[in-house]
Amino acid sequence: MADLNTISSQPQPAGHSPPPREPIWDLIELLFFAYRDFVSDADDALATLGFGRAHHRVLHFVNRNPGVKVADLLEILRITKQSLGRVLKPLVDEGYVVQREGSTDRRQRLLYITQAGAALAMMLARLQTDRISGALAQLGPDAHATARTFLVAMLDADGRADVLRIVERARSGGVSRP
Amino acid sequence: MADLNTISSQPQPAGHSPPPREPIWDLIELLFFAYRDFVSDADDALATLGFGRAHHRVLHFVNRNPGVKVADLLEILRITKQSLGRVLKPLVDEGYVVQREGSTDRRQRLLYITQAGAALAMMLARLQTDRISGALAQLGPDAHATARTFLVAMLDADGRADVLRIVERARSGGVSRP
DNA sequence: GTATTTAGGTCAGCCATATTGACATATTTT
DNA sequence: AAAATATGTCAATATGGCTGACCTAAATAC
Repeated sequence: MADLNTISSQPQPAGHSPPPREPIWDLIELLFFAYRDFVSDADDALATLGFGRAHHRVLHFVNRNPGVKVADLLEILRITKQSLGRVLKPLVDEGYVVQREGSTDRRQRLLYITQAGAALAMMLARLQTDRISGALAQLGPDAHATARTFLVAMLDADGRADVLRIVERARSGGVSRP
Repeated sequence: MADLNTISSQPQPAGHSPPPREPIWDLIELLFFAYRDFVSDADDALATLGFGRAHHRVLHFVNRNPGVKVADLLEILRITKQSLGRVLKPLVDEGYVVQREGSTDRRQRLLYITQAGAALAMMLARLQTDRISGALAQLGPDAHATARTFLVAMLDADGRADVLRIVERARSGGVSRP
């Protein structure tokens, strides 16, 4: 597998700002195909429950950020209140997410995952993790760090700090369970 | 950056089928955010022309596979004839793609990029390539090969050969120009 | 203590991109 | 001549976005 790789990026004449090189066609296409396959695992599992990709995203970030405010979720997902409402409602109605009044600010409807929601989110994360760890296994010893470095560098420079805060925050596990 | 990485995949007790490890939350989330930012470059550029992501995909694969058959494009993109028709028509009408009768099989409408189409496809590929090469620069010496290995390993095992054929085929540059 | 702002919800309508099923036409194959 | 193939198209539907408008309840400002 590793032998059909060094294709594009002909050696650049050193010391120049690189002249209009050839586009990196293979990675452009592979990003498309790989991402499509990556999300298809969860898509298929969710379809059997009548949910879609949008529900998955909400479920995921509520699971990773218990007690998240609606406004924060809108910012993370970069969607509108209306779009969130349409996918959040079924998740609440079917018992995957609950909303609780904020204790200091009672206008807020903080979002928490239920046990059923956590189980579903974990099942979907399993599918994605299996694929990712299979791919990491094809890389060297620092596979996880390398993949992370690459993906972080692919982010918009602007929003990079925000995204890293989200990815980090999710580790500490925001607020308590309801 | 490299020091907050080794989170998941605790050393497995050897000889077991791995017990339910923790999901790789950071890479799951980074794939979402990175892909969103990755496609946003082209999305924004296309929006000014009244095109969307679907048009981009058609434009890209016609550009990379001149003379491609409609049926092949449907297979590559995994969409239906109807969906293709809706995005292909504007591309033809506005002079980015042309259709020519197949020379051996006159039922076929082989798809070719025009000069304007090639220029647009190249401009979009530039945007994506700039982002990718910026990210590769954060990696070690075998950055391109490493990224490719990772992405190929992320593909469905089933379709992997097909995808690799597509990615390879695009290099040789299918048929002639119209 | 009223006025304004904020957090969230909701209604109505629109757009882009996908789907299915049915059918039509031209051409090739059997 | 009949059947299969390549492509196109009509109609209807689903999903997941969007905007604009408007509502309630609660917090904050004056």
